Amino acid sequence: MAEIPKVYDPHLVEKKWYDYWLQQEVFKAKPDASKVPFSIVIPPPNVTGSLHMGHALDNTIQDILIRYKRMKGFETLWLPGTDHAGIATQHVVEESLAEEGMSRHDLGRERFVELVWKWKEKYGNKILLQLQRLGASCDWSRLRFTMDEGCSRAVREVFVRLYDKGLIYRGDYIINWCPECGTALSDIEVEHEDDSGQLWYVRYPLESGNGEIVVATTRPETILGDTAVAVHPDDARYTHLVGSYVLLPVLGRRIPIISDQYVDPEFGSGAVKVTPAHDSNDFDIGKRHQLPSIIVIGPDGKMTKEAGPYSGLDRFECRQKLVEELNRQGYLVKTEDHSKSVGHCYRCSSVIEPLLSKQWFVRMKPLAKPAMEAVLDGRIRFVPERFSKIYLTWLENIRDWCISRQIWWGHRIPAWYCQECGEVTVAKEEPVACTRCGGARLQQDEDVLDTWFSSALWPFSTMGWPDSTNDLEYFFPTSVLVTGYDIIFFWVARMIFTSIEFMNDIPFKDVLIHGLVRDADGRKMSKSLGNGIDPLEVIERYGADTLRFTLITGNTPGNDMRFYWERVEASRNFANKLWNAARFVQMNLGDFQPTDPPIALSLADRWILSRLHRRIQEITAFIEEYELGEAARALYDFIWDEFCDWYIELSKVTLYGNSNDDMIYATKYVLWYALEKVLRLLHPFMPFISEEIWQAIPHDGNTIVRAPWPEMEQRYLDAGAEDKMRVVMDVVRAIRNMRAEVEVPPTKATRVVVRPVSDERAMAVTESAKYITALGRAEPLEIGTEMARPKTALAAVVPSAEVYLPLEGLLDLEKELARLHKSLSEAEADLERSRVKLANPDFVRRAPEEVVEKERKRLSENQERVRRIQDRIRMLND
RNA sequence: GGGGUGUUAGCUCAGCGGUGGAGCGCACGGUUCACAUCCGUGAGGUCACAGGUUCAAAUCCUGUACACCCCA
Repeated sequence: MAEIPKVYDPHLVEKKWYDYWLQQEVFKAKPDASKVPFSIVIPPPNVTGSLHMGHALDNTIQDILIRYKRMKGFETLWLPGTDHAGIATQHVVEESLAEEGMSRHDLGRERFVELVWKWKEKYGNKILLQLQRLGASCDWSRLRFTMDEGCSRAVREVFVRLYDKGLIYRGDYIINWCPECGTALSDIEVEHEDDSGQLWYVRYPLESGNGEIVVATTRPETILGDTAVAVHPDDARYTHLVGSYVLLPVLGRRIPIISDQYVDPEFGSGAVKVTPAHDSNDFDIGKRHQLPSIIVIGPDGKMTKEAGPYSGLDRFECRQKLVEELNRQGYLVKTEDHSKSVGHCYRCSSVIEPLLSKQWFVRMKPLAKPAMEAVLDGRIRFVPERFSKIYLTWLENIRDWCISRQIWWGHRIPAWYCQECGEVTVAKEEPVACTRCGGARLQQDEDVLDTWFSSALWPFSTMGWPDSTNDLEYFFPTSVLVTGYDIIFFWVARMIFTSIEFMNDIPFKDVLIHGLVRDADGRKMSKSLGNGIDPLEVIERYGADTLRFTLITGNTPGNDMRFYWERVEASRNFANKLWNAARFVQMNLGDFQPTDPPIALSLADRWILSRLHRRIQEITAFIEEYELGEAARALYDFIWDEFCDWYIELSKVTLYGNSNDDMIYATKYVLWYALEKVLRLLHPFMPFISEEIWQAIPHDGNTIVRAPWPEMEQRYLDAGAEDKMRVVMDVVRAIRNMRAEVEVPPTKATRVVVRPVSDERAMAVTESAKYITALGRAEPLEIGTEMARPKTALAAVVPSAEVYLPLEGLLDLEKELARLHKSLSEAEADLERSRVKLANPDFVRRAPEEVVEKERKRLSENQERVRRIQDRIRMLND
């Protein structure tokens, strides 16, 4: 037999098995009417990105679910792909251009887009290869990209249909403008942050010359674009002024004082300036009062011609200059510190400029309603449930979605403007002539669509929609969507409404939400902080299985988790533990083949089989509930505590003792049986090591990937064996405890006396004597209900027996009495608790029968325990 | 301002109605052929606080404090 290394080395096995799986095409999905489909579409990572911890977590969860269901016999599809990530990708390519001193404008649109495509071809599969390193069992033959032909066709189809239905429109609105990125952003692409700023009180003189009105503003530079001053209709301080005019400081423009419900009389001076072109609330006020809009800040963040003397200045510079000027001319009343929520670009963190501009929007209200109903009536379920509330609240307050972006990389808006008559033609294919005047001079809209517009179609565009395909027929709707809570609004909600609108069905049944992976200090991992941990580094150093296990354990759905190298080591140790357990099994199996079931099973055999089958049930239930962390913990406990620490040790008694062939066969069989089952249970979590070991022991089939998921079998459950083993374990632990107490070396055999509490227990202990002897190094081991209690001995009282460890030297009487008193008071406390409970008639009357019964049993056990400890103390005191 | 989450052993977190758990850390003892990436033993918690519901509350409800997150 080849030498098996003592330390598991993932490097030697991971690539080997991944290649094997690809070659065997075990991840490939084939619609099969005789099977139940189970499908997941991957949240497409940015095509130019690389795998970060969030991806690692997200995809590990998906892979566990997919591998589990595959073993369960479902026809599984995990559909992979990437996202073109408009702004992000364009940024990356622009940066590389900048290194050569060029901008995209030097290349022109066409050549720039070509360049991005080349970039995508060159670097775009990096993240896919990284997913493979993680072990992701995606069906790579179905790989998609949001800008590929099919997805692009779906995008145009959706755009045109929504437009024809009046659900997409083009209009002048205040949008979020990032001067740095030079594009509009949707509301959710803006991150609000409390910035400390100031509140300036500025005097606006009345046109009449009789007085003034003071307005408070946080953005004095927008004074230049003011077209009114507004007060609350019920504000007695100002009612007499409504309808009169003021002169704008510095510029001297004449603007009206109006009244509007929106104004908060409590804030500032109770009078606000109205700048319809640069504030969304002001825009609404402007609409209500037919005010003109004056754009004073341009798309480049600089002041426009309208800003008069400030034209050309940067917006922040202008603020400073204007405040100085206001102060100089005596318009500035006072300044207060004031912190205010300021929007920042989610990409580049620049301060967002609310800007009036012409953009494309999706009308959300009619789409949101059915999307909410799908969650309200339970067709779509969020896990954990609390996220459905977040989702619903957002949709309730939804505003129209700005979908146009002033960048070049993305799906170009399928709208053409007639150069003759100005008519807009929206069409799937480029029109040859204007639909109204027949003119041939058509110009396509320069803008592209928000990246999330195409991601919103992902669950069906990737399966071939708008064609009706076998995949759509079979795999749609998908079974579950796995994603972080940070993109519920960006992505999840949008997939739901597009799917309902175009597929007339939900896109997925369950939405499994996970949290963020943070650094050891609980901070978000980010490029700018430089605190990110590269999952590939973890895979290099410890293996993919270890990374996966680390990300899954100690984590509960929807909650954030911190990443610790110590936890990685713990997972690595676990893999190594399993590896060595497998080594033990293999070394002892020799050329064993599990041809026939064993004739007679030992107590240890029956015990581990019973435990295993209980664990199968437990683990399966946890996975079904998406409690993957709990499932992993149950596996860990079973493998480490029950299988390794107890069963393997017990098996040595049979294997290395003088046992007959049937007993040895049975033990080998059970070692193999339990290990083989456990590998299958572990496979979704740790696919590589489970395959590596599985292939090395007797097994059915050519890969564990397609091995059936273990089923709990009632006939293996054996409460009697578990009960008897509990006695063995109690006695062994008592012996070990006492040995440690007096520092008897673990190697040294020592005499032990066991006095079971009943003849029945005595039989059980006698049956198991060889186990107790071996695990407790108890030699000689004397067992009997009427055994003389040795005087110079340590004593322990466990529920079913008294255990004595006679000492050769003198007993430290004081120490021993102290020890006994301690265990006595513990036992007495337990006894008291039971007594109080049972003395309560309400408890006996109202608690379930089995709970009361359990308490009675506990009471009598503890009574016995207390009595025996007291006896022992009396004996030592004599 | 609205919504949410968290507060459990020194640290990080599970548990979420029936006698408080894990990993790491700590202390003590260990070269018996699966594993020192290990084995054995142990110390260490009025489960944030105050009320309530219940026979029974870390666990359910209400409030308070502190921390964090999302939205406006």
